[in-house]
Amino acid sequence: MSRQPDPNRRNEQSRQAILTAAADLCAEVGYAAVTIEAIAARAGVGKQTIYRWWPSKAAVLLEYMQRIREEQAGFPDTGDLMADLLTQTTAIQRLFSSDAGAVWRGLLIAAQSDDAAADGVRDLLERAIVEATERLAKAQKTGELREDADLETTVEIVFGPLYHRWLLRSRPLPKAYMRDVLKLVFDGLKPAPEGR
Amino acid sequence: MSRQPDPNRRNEQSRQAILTAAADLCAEVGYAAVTIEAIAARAGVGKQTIYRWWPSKAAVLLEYMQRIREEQAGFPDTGDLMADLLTQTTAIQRLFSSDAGAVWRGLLIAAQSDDAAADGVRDLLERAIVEATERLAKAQKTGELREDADLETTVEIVFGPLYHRWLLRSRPLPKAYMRDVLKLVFDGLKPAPEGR
Amino acid sequence: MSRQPDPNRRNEQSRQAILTAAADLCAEVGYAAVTIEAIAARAGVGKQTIYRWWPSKAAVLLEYMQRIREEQAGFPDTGDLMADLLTQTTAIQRLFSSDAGAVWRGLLIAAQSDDAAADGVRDLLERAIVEATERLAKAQKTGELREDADLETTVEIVFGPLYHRWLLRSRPLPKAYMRDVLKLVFDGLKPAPEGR
Amino acid sequence: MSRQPDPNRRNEQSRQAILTAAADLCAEVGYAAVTIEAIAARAGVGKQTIYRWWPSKAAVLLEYMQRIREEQAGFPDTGDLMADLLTQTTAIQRLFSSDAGAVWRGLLIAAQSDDAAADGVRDLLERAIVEATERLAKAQKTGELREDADLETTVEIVFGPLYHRWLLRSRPLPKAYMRDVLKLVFDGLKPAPEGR
DNA sequence: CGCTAATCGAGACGGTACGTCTTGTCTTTTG
DNA sequence: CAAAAGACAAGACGTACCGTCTCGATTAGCG
Repeated sequence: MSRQPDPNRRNEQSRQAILTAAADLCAEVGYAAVTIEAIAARAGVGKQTIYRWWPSKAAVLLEYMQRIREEQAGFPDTGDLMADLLTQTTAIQRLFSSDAGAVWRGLLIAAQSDDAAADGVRDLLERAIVEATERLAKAQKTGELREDADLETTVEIVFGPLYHRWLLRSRPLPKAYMRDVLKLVFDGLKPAPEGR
Repeated sequence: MSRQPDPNRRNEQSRQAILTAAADLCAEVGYAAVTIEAIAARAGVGKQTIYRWWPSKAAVLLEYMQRIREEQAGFPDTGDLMADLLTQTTAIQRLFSSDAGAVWRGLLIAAQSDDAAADGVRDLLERAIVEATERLAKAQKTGELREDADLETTVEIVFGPLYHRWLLRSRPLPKAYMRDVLKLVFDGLKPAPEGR
Repeated sequence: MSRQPDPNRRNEQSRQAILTAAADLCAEVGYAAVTIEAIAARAGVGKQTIYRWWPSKAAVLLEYMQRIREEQAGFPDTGDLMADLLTQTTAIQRLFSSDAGAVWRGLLIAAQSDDAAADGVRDLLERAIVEATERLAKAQKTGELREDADLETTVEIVFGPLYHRWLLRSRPLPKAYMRDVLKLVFDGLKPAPEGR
Repeated sequence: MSRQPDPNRRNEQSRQAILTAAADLCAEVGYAAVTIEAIAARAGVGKQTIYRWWPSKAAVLLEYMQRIREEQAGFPDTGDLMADLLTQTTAIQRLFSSDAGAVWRGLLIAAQSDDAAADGVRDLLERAIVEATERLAKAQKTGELREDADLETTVEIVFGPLYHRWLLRSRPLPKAYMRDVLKLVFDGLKPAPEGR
């Protein structure tokens, strides 16, 4: 049967060219304006070569994003939770403002209407969340994080504000934004008891 | 001159039919699948009647969303900050799962690539943020909120987790979600000092 | 219902531009190399405007050819059969070497695989054959043509050699070709009885 | 050097399978719908094996047609010209309605736009014409054909009507068609002089 | 009688055109 | 004169083949 192509015969150069072209275009013109034809043209590739290996432009960008993820180390662990959270959120903030940020933004859009894309996005998010929860679990043991904190909720308390600013563009996203968020979130919004 | 049409002669019935049709479609098939032609067909209206008064489908939905906003009261103020925050986030959570939620989701997508839509979205968000900051400012005066908390950051600490769950679909969004978030965020993530 | 478009709203300029572009392309690059996209591009027209009104490129060229036919007078009738046949075949020979000849050649090709085109071609041919048979019938009455000659066979004896040369390109097609054919065909291939 | 392949190493089975597959397809779906990919698939052969030995699908079919020709005897010669012409045209008529007829029809189409195919077609036609002219030349000597008849024109007077009916499908092609044509063409279209 | 070079089946590749779909504009007709 | 209806130019969609180009895996003939 020949309905699904043979991955062994796949041209690795074309694959790379397609992933790069797709990401570049995404950064230049925005996800909505990226077309398969434009990707093919820029990658110097036939349209069919894209359709042969990916079902949609979201799938191409998803693979690009997965590669980015793989290149990254996991969650930092120096023993200092606050410092590690800051390191990690800073890295994400840097990613948001790179080409990969445009790609990720596009994928989050695609995930709203494309179930396959949603699965891929969820998978990527999940890994990041799991890594974070593991780091937080360790912090609970070392007494850096309150024991009754639900870890997944905690993750969202940390990353939620970041995504809110970046995705909803409610305000500019300054360098030190997450430092302030983390400080506030760890100390709590309640005023200090008294003699503080 | 016929470049800009005369708003006085505008057919109010058509306007309503278009706004309703657009929102309904958005809820039924999702923002990406909504087309101007489908809106026109469902509203029993010519395409040109839409293009005459709105520049894009995002603009139509934006107007729908603005009307929804206008119908809503402002931020609740009972004197109990936690309770008011819970009331407000619960209302938003209810809105998210209504038709208007589908519309709002679509607008957030549109805002990623359409500058005009982004402005409208920002404007709507801004109003909500301002209302919230005002309530928070009052809470600082009454001692319910620590004085050194940056209010805009605080707003995002409260709403960020909610948007993260809803928009990124990282997990299901349970009824009591915001109760847990608020508790954790107010108490702070740090373990209680000692004899607590 | 809107499946079949309203001919009243049709843009006559586009129609003309399409017919002309198609015929020109046919003459320039040959029927096989004519594409709907090229016709649309040259006519300054969207592809859909062609597909809306014609099912195939053959149908476009068929309409072109029908217009050519309508512009032409019928079969000549001076009272001299041989002269009239020569006039008519000469006119056809001239048409063969014009742009319309390239179109007609293309239609004869299309008719080999496209039933609709075949019907159209048959219809055009039929009219020419009927005109010719009528002229021949009159000639039988005036004693210029043998009475026992089957008229349709006679038509093909006259036009068959011409199409053979032109379509099969067996040899060059000289100006005086049909004069020789007609002479031979009228006198008969048998040697003259004797003292002639 | 490997630019032109070595015919000695050629797989004769594949050659046969390709020729047969091409002809069968031509008969089944018509020349226009025959694709190299379909020929290869039906022949159980790689595309490259076709492209290695033939420049186009027309070339494949041309070879098929040449083989058919070679299997046929030459022009019949019983001493009775009319009978021989009828024998020969009947054989051709039979060929037209066989698979080879579909192939030949396809080649005549290909010849309209492909110069190489046109050469091959011309060559095949030429042989048939030469055979016919030789038979006619002999008939002139034996007094069965008028001496002043141009032989090539005569050939076309005989075969032109047949091709007209078959290729242009102006009418059905009955068994006895050529008998009528030959009778009329030999007697001449002019009425018999007088007391006949 | 094993080596080696070419042919083979298979199918991925860069392309072109297909016929369809949707977009936003323009045009015609109706109220 | 606005609105409905919908034709229009434009261009992306996903598919089918084109003719070229690798791949291993047989052959076939030379050494």
